[in-house]
Amino acid sequence: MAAVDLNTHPGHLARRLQQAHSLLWGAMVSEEITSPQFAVLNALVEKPDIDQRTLSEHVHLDRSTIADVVARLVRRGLVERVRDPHDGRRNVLKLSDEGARLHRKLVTRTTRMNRVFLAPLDEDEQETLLRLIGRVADAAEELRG
Amino acid sequence: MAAVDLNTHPGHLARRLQQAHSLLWGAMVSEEITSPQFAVLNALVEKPDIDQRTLSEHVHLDRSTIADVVARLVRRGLVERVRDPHDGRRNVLKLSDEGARLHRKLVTRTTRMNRVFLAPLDEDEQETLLRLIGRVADAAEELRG
DNA sequence: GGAAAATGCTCAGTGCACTGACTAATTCTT
DNA sequence: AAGAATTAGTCAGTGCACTGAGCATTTTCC
Repeated sequence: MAAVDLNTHPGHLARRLQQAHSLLWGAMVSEEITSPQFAVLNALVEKPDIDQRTLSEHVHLDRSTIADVVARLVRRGLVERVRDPHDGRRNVLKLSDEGARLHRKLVTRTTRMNRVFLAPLDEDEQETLLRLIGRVADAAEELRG
Repeated sequence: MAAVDLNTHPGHLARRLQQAHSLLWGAMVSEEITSPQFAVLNALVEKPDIDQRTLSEHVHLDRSTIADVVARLVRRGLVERVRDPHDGRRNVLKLSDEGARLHRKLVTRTTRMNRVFLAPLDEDEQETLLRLIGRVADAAEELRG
């Protein structure tokens, strides 16, 4: 029957937004490292020596997904992963020197990129957009843990 | 050095939003069909007999991605794909009866789901959120056609 | 009519993201 | 102290999404 207007569907718009973002990321920030990988580096700057589970809560990623992302960062020498001697279940994570250096470099670039990405909106609208997305995401994540 | 607050990063928020959405989709709409697959069905209701490239513009998905999604829908008997006799490069796509039936069923469910998803916001805020995301996504997609 | 350009699709490769099933280690209970 | 429950991580499987390379088929331009 009647088709629906996908532009009134937040899921569809969210996908488009994320996609557009990751394209711009590749162009303006880095082709070597992705936005989720940066999120992990950033979390480790804020909280060194955490395990994967804590990390996954922090960046809102699944524990399997975290394992993948961390594995890639380890492979590139940006993160070190060691078994916790006090609790043999945990992997303790920390940035390598190179990881810390890269993070520093990318912080300024991401700031610049965010400015470009949000340029079509004025200051108030930018603030509103971030706040509203945050509220919806928080509430939806609340629904299932 | 100083870590950044990821909640001021639209890309990170967009990913969270999309993720939260797809979780709710699985719970409230369907575990069999995904939101991108629904987008394709919906596009074919609106414009039957289009080729994959037109479809990809319509739902804002890459040509390779479209090929994957369509292949899954074909495998499930929801979409028919035939080589265009007038232009041997094109695949002409159309919904099967079952695809059309499923689309009808899902339209009502997606409407309900969107209501729940956006429930933390009032009417004005919902409208604002969709409008602002649309503007940012449009502009970013504009940058790289 | 034939070479060159453009178009539509496919395929391989990489990365994100989930679920569900499994293993291993720790903690809790009795 | 032994068995049960919880917790952390891994692994296989599926799906979305891109890039870049390649193939076949038009279309365009001489």
